[in-house]
Amino acid sequence: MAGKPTIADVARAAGVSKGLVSFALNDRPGVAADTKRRILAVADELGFRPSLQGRALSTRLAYSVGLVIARDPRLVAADPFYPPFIAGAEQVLIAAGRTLTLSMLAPDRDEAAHYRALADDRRVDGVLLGDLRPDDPRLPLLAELGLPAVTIGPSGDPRCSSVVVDDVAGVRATVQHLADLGHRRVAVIAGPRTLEHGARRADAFRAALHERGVEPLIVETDFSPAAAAEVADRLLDLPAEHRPTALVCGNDVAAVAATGRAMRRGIRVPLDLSVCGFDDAEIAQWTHPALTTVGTHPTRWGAAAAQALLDLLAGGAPTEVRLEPARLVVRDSTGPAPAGPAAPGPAPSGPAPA
Amino acid sequence: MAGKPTIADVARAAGVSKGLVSFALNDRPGVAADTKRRILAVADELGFRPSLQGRALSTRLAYSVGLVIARDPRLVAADPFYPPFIAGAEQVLIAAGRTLTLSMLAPDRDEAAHYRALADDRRVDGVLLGDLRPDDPRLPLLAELGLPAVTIGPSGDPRCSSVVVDDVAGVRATVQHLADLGHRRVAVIAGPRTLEHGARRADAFRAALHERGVEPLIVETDFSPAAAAEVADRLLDLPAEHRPTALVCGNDVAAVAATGRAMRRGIRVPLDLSVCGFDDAEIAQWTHPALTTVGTHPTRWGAAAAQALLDLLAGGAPTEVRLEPARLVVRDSTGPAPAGPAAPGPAPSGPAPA
DNA sequence: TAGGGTTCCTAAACCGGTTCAAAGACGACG
DNA sequence: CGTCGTCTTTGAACCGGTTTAGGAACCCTA
Repeated sequence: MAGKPTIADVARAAGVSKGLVSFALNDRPGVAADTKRRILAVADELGFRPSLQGRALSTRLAYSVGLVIARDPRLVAADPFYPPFIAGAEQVLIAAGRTLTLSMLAPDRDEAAHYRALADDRRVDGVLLGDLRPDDPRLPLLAELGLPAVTIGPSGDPRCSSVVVDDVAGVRATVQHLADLGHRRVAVIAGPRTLEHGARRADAFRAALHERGVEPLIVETDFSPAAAAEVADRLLDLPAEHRPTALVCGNDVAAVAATGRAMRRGIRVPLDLSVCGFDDAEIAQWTHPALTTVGTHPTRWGAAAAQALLDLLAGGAPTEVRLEPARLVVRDSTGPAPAGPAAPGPAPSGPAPA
Repeated sequence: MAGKPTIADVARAAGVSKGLVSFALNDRPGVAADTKRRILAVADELGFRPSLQGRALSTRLAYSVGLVIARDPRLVAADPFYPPFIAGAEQVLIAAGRTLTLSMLAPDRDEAAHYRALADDRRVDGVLLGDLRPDDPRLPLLAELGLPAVTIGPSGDPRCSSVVVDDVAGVRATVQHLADLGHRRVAVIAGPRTLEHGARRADAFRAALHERGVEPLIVETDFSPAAAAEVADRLLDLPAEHRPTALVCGNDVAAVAATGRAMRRGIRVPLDLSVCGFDDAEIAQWTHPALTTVGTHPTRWGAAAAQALLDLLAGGAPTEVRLEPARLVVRDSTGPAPAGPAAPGPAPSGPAPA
């Protein structure tokens, strides 16, 4: 017995057949109690660990789950969401003896072929689906391939579980916060509508702003800081009476970029312009001014998604797991709306400029 | 033949034995040319794809490689290095029919056990090793486990390949840049010496500063923005004649944090204080002021590391792959050293303050 | 035409588990 | 005492590849 002990070694040492050892190890009925005890003792003594590969071949299981991030790597790099998400998912998966198989798929690569290969090769038993799109074509594909899936965000598909955070709550809180500060021209530099959460948040902003009687000015971008900077420039070029007094960005890095453009023109944040981010990334608390943003818990999100997938793999029915709603974190990048040049209503209190 | 065709199906259809089909598909000698052609044709027609699991069982190969990130998830979240690194590695691996198995290991988790499990379960054929430490205990462990490894950064171990970027060049360029701007008190907010690149860069800074006659003031931190902020505060509390005129930070997020603390006290960057980052993360070009930093190419780094591992797996000898040296990217966060209160030498040119 | 070497191919073992049909042991019951 | 049912266990097939020992057919040479 040079290498690691196999199930046959255990069987021989315990004086029983391979099959019985397998039954005993897998807690299946029909094994006499003290036989089972003996087998387990022998297995333990020999330091037996079943071979994943042998088991995989007969069970047709991979004991691994996939995470497919379908986005340009450069955008992923600027997005602090995934690392903690992955950390959370990992923690749960490792405890369950599973590993995480990661795929970062540039958008120009053939998605369908990739999923198909993943399924055909039985590399994963299920997948965590990020960057969900409206009517995502991956959902029917995965169903066809027989791969259980958990979506990050609401899918509307009864075949897969999803883990959702009510970020509408965060959106409404943001709008309320800005409205309370007197802002009446608020621009939203939103993510692309081709992303489910991009569209959902944009709609939520539109509704919340409208509800407060603020004219919604929503610009769709690709979530990149470059796009945010460019849009910010364009908005700040507007004549003073049309220029927004607050900018709400789709993520924190975009907010940093927008703030940067404003400061470059001498526009002070938050004195002349308020800026909000989204995600509550680590960086948000360290910029100057520290960023007002909407926070979720990517780590918990990852853990919940992994758990939901494990439940699904164990034969559970698809569910929708709701995490705690996104929370507005007020920091220093938002302040009272500046008195506009022709702004109606009372002038700001305090001494007038000399 | 309900499911996918197996090698036995191909053998039957081609009228030969399983073994011969295996030989033909794997380009092994001893198969008559036209028999081989026929077998391949039949396999193609049937849409045969060998089962990974069957193959894995007999070859004892996983056709997957591991990436183990040994760091607190929160620190990984703030570090924009890994996502593009992973993207680069993935691209190469997928082309070679391998997948990436990711492990994010919180530092409190039992590392050795994790690697051992990875090896025992044959989940991976080799690993990419990040966050290298001096005399890293993982190197002998992996050697014992028989897992080929490629280190990110120099390992000094002849058993594994490594992919290195000469960031000393970037360090020297940074010091020269600051020295040219007249800085004589430069503080380095370095990463921990428990990380190989932390120690290496700190040493390089010490040497380069010393060489230029600048007193090296090197503070070791854990790379986190929080630590950078705290150290920055402490340094800026120093009496003016000891206060550094330039801060060099271990990464870009730390630099943003340090800049934030300075600005909070009304210290203008770069007028009163110059700040440098490291990594050239996406965010560096969008902050205000845009960050002077040292850039590498994480994507290429990832691709090179993956390729080096594939070479190792194919039986090649361990090598050290050198990528292009880190490059200083000068932006707006560095400027001429302010004239000190008791600074010797000529006063700055230009009109004196009114 | 026997002997020796190639070339091409087959059959079976092997990797390490799981699963299932069937057989053996045993006690209870009529 | 024979029969039936339950509990426990065995042996073999199976998952889908790779690998190896050996056999058949062929050519070349003496």
